[in-house]
Formats: sequence, C-alpha cells, structure tokens
Amino acid sequence: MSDIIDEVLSSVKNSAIFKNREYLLPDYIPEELPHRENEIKKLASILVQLYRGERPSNIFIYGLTGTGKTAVTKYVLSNLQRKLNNFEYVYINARQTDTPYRILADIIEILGDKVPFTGLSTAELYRRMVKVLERSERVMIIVLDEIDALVKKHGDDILYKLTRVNYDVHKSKISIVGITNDVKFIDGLDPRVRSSLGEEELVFPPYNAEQLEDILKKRAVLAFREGVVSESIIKLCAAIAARDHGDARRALDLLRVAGEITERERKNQVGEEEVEKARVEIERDRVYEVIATLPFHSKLVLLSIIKGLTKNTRLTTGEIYDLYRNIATSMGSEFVTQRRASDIINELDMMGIISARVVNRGRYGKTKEVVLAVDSGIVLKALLESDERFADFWSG
Amino acid sequence: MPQSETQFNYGNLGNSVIREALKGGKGEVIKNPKVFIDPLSVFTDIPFREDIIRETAIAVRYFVKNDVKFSNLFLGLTGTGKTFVVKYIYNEIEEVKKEDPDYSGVKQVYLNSREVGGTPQAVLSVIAEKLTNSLVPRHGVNLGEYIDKIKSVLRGKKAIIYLDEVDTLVKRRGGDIVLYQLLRADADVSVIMISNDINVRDYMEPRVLSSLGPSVIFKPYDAVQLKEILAKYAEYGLIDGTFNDEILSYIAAISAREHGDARKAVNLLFRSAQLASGIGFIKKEHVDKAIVEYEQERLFEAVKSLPFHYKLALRAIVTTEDVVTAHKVYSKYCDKLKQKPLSYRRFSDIVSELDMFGIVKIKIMNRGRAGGIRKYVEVHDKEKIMKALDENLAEEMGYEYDEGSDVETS
DNA sequence: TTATTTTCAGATGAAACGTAGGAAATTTACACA
DNA sequence: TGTAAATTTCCTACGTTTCATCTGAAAATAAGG
Repeated sequence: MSDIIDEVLSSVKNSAIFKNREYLLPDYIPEELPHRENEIKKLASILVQLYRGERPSNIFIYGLTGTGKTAVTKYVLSNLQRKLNNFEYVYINARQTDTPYRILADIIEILGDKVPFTGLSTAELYRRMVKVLERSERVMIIVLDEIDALVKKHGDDILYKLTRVNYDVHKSKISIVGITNDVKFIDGLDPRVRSSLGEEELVFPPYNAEQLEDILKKRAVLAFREGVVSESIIKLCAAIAARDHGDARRALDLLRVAGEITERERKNQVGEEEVEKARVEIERDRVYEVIATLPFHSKLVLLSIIKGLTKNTRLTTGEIYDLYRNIATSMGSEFVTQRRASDIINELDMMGIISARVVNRGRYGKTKEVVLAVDSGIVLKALLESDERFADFWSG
Repeated sequence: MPQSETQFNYGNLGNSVIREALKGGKGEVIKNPKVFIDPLSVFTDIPFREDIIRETAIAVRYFVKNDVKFSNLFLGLTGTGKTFVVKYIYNEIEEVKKEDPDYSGVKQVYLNSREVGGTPQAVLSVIAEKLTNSLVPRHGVNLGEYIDKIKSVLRGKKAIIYLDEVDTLVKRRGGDIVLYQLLRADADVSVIMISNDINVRDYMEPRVLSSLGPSVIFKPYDAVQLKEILAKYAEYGLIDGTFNDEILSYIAAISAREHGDARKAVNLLFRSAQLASGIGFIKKEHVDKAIVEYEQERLFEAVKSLPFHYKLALRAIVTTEDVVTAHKVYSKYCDKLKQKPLSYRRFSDIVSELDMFGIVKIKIMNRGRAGGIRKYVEVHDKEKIMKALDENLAEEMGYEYDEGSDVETS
C-alpha cells in the first residue's frame, strides 16, 4: 500500500541511487567546511578572546543564503567549546524561535534553569536571565540566526536589551552573534543597537563554481552509490547554482532532487535531463508554495492576471483591476480598492511570480505592464488546489 | 469509533411496522448493530491499513523484547482510520499479554488530548493518573513533577502511550516541549501520537522534531476503498439482500467527495439501515435522508456540548452581524440572567473558537479610512442553531431573553 | 517643423480608521509545607 | 509559599480605504518659418 509515506524510512530502505541521502539535506553539517577557511579563521580570531576568559566583541555576520554562515558559526563555536570549555553558547534560529519570550527561555535553559512557559512576562524572564547569568560566572555567546526575522516581527528592543545585559550583569558577560542574509537589515536598526551589534562585521562571499563543485563532489561521495553521478553532472549542478548567487544549499538540493528523480524513473545513473527536471521541479515547488500561502485577494488578483493573459500578451493595472472586480463579485466576495490592488501587483512582482514594469504611454497615461514570470500551469494549479472557492469558480 | 447514539427514527411508518420492528420480524435490515456501534469487537482486520499495523507491531515487539524505544506520529484527516488503527493495536496488545509473558508488564495508556482539555497540565496529569491507577492532582503542581512521577512509576516497567489529537496539545504554549520531555524521558516509554492536523510538525520546535520518530500519513480513502469498507460493514452488520452494490457505491461516492471520511460513510450506512428498518431494503432516499440527519445531528451535538457562555454568545451572534454588537447583546443576556459577562476580548476569542468548530464563519473586513477593521460573523443555519440553542438553554435555566432589545446601532 | 500645452491612467504619498489580536497583569483554583 | 491555566486589562499596529498630489511622454494644438 503506497499510502504509507515514511520519509525517514526511505533513507534506510536500500536504494540503487543513494547510499545515504541525509548528506544532501540542508540541515546536515559536514565535518569539514571547504572554502570557508578564511571565514573560519576570522571568526575564530575574534572569538579567541574567550581563551583569556574575556568577552569577545559582538559580531554581525552577513552573507547570502547558502554561503555557510550557520555552518561556520556552529563549527567554530562547538570546536572552540570543546577545546576551551570555559564558556557557554546558544544557537537560536529566530525564524523558528520567533518570540522574545522563547529566545530568553532558550538562553535560560542553556544556563541550566527551568522556565515555565506560561504566567511570566518577558520582563520577568529577562530578570531571571540576568540572575542566572550572574550565578553562572561565565561568558555566554548568543547566536541569533536569521535575526532579521525577529526584528521584523518584534522590533529591535529585545536586541537592545540583550546588548545591554552586560551593564546589568557583572560576574558574567555575553556576546551576540547576529546572522542575516538581508543586506538592508542593518540600516533599519536603532543606531545604538547597530553600533553595539556591529562591533565586528563579517561578510561571507558566495561560493564560485569551482568551490561549489568541490563541495558537491565531497558530499556526493557520501550520499550516492558509486558510479551514479558523474563528474560532469556535478559540474552542471555547480554551474547552475553558481549562476544563482552561489547558493550551496540550492546546489545540494539540485543534486538531491536530481537523484530522487533518477530513482523514481528507475534509472541507475543521474543524467543531464534529470538535473534539468530537478531544476524545474524545485522552481515549481517554490512557486507553488509561495502561491498557496498567498492571502485571498492576492490570489484573486493573480487569477485575474492569468485569465487576462489568455487573451492578451500583457495587461495593465486597469485591465487587471476590472477583471479582478468581476471575478470577486461573481464569487460573491468583497473587493479591495484599486490602490490596494496596485500594491498587490507590486508584491506579486517582488515574489517573482509576475513581472510588472511601469511604463509611460504618453497620451495613454502611466500604468504597469504585467506579464507572468513563471509557467501559468503551476500558478493555476496552485491557485485551484489551495482554495476550493477557485475550483468552483473555474469550472462553473 | 463511531459511538453513535442509537436513535431509531422510524419516520412516518405505521404502528404495525413498529411492532414488527420491535419483534424483529420481517422487513428488518440490521443483523448486528454491534458492528456499527463497536466495530472493533467484531472485525479482526482493518482494510487498507494492514501495512502500518504490521510495521507498528514490529516496532512494539522491538520495544518490548529488545528495549528499543519508538515513537510514531500518525497524520491524517478525520475518518482516515488513525484512531481505529491505534485502538486496534491497543486491543491486540492486551490480547497478546495473555499469551506472551514478555508483554504482561507493559502498560498501555490511551488518551485524547482534546477531550481532557488540551493543556500540558491536563495531558500529563491524566497520563500520570492512568499509569499509577491512583489519583493525581490536576492543578497546582509543577509540570516537571508529573514527568518525574511518570518516570518513577515506570522504573523497571514499560509503557506505550497513545496520544490522540495531539495537535490540540502541540498548539498550546509549551505543548511541544511536553512531548519532548515525554519522548526524551529517561524511562521505557514509547509514544504513538495522532493528529488531525497534517501540519502539526510546523508547530513544533526543531529539537522536538528531531526527537520525534517517523510520521505516517493516512491518506483519505478513495471511493473504491470506501466501498470495500462499507461492503464489509454491510456483510457483517446487515441482513443479506437488504442492500445492494449501488447503494454502497452511492454512499462511498458522497463520502469520498468529502475528504474520504470513513467514519461518516459507515455512519451513513447505519443510519440508512435504521431508516430502512421495516422496509426490508435500503433505498437511495434513505441515504439522502440519512445525510440530512447526520449533518443536523452533528450541528445539534456540537451546540449541545458547548459551555454555557459559548451558548449565550452564540445566541447573541445569531441575531447580529458583527462581533461588537454581538457582545453588547450578549452582555444584555448576561445581565438578565444575573451572570457576569465575559470581557470583549474573551468574547472575541470565543467567536473565533466557534468559527473553528465550524458552527459560525468569521469574516474580517477592512473598511480602511471609513471604519477600520471589523469582525463580522456569518451563520449558515440560523434557524437550526436557534432551535438547538433554545432547547437546551431553556433546560439549563428558566430563560427569557427578548428579541431585538434596544441595542444602539450607529 | 518645432515648441507648447493637454491629457490620460494610473503611480505614488499620506492620513484616518477603530478594533483585532498580542502581551502584561490579575484572577482562579488548586497543592504543599 | 508555590504552579498552570483562564480571564481581564491595556494598548497599538495592522491592512485598508479615502483623499490628494504627482508623473511623463503621446498627442493635440499653436506658433514660427
């Protein structure tokens, strides 16, 4: 019965393609981090203050996705801790642990104290943290990954408080390592926080094609059975990913999915077509996911665009809005103003689903020209499957 | 397990038919109602779920005989057989206890998180209580003490815990941590969790996730599978010749359209059979009527099981459009009944809950500069809800709240 | 022809909106010593 | 004294709508040769 989908088991079950698929999954941290030697060295040289039991500077790490920020940070810290063993550190991913309360709770827990998850306020939790910290008499490194997500959701006053901890605590010190892939993040910060957080800055450059190739090669040996992936295939994946901001995660994804496709097709060697299929599949998944989680009216606007594009090659804001209104009304739904619809179009453009260009057509006014940026098939599929209301509308 | 109330409804059949029904004479359709009321006592296998049962059985064996702890998460919409499978396994293990001494010391605990309240406190205390067979305080103690208690009871013993509807627990503050502690507890305890929400894992912290065993997705049954299931129930529970293929297909098709809910399908068959009682065979009309009845009773039951203030709130909502005025009306009811009204904040949450229950539908609209955001409530079956409400609100206290009392609308 | 003025259609900005919903504080309902 | 959960109190930021101001080159018009 194929209705048993067991993700974990699938890696155990013997496969003609994979030896161990896990080595290609994004949360696997390898023993070695090739081509990040410089970054490791830099980070370590800042943190080496710990050796003397002193507080290292706060560090701000910036780098695009898949440049090894997280892996390097974890790597350096865990190695350092093994060797020095005179400090503590917490790794907190602010996208998953996304409230000030839980961040503080995590910190306290690492320091070896239990916290109730109800009843207390963040202020109270902060007080407790200070107390525990005072007692521990150690240096504490707090790693805040995807720190931009936290600030976007809750503002920067938690960061402010954290940077201020050292004034409240005397027997212990803390340092903060902030990680982000958002360039603009630092500008939107309170100047006090900015200067404090950015005592040291570290920029992770993207990998180039050769580096990616090397990384892939190392992983492929672990993950695939012998003879399944050729050198040229790895080169291809690396090249594709290198074009795409040098994102190592993407490269690994590509390789993994290509392998999965090969397995599905019951072939025994990954070929170029599988890689191509993988690229398409990954892109499709991304688009599908983005669309499926869109708010209702954004979906409606998108649907209008699809509908409009069956007749014209490009659409203007006005045309889209008219269609949108018609569809909304015929579905018995309210509709937003053109002002808002215009913003929605911009949002869709930013997400890369459509491409909207502002044009002046002189006598014929100023408008946006909109075309689809991805295959309309997936868009429609995502729309119809994510909301029953559309299915009824489209068929009826 | 369809523990449906046996509510025989004979429609407008004549007296003689009823007599015959009582005597079980001719025209009878149901051979063995137990099949529908307590199917586990009758069936020895579960169609389309054999694989997972076998795999779980193997995991249990390793657990009992080789000390390999395991945990599973069963995911699937309602009526996909998750609870059924779990209860089946539970029963089987109880049986095996009689034959295999290795199993005799294995304790089993089944509990439904939602039914006990869904809070970490409630879940842990009930587990502890069932494990120790003694009274355990429900309030006031540190949650860690429950874990400790569970651990100490299990010293030298093994236990399998079945947690139904864990999603209600996980979505609460600290719910996932409780699971984590349970899974990681230094005790021989294996856990099988069931969730109706396929995305529960998104509510869990990564460390909880990593200590969680494999997940199994129970796909909704398709029409063909449903039909086979129905055929089985019919074979065991109904008298030969009282049903035909067409009827089963009909029910299967309807249920398949609605998320492949087997529980509903079986219930529809049972209802139809009851309706056909005395007639001698099930007709399409019976099924159609059963559907209406089913929906109605579901709504009725839902309303009936609501806490008092929820009912009052619902009563207020039915007469209004938006939540703000609904709360005014509600407060007025409370005054008349000399009850302390709940705050608007809480009221608003109650409305949201009623929406989750599927009793009402909320719509949040933004009138922007001309009126900000506003929460509206739509009620589909006003009359039916009103009826259900009035019946059992009246029971709960001599009520008199008048209609259309002066509530300012400006 | 060239210089100008319209004129279209929507872009882009900014204010006003009023409660939905988040977070802190308080209350409830117990337990334990 | 303690704890977890339920409810109340407090408050603002949210996703819009409304109102108002810009934009910028085509086309229409006027002026100049």
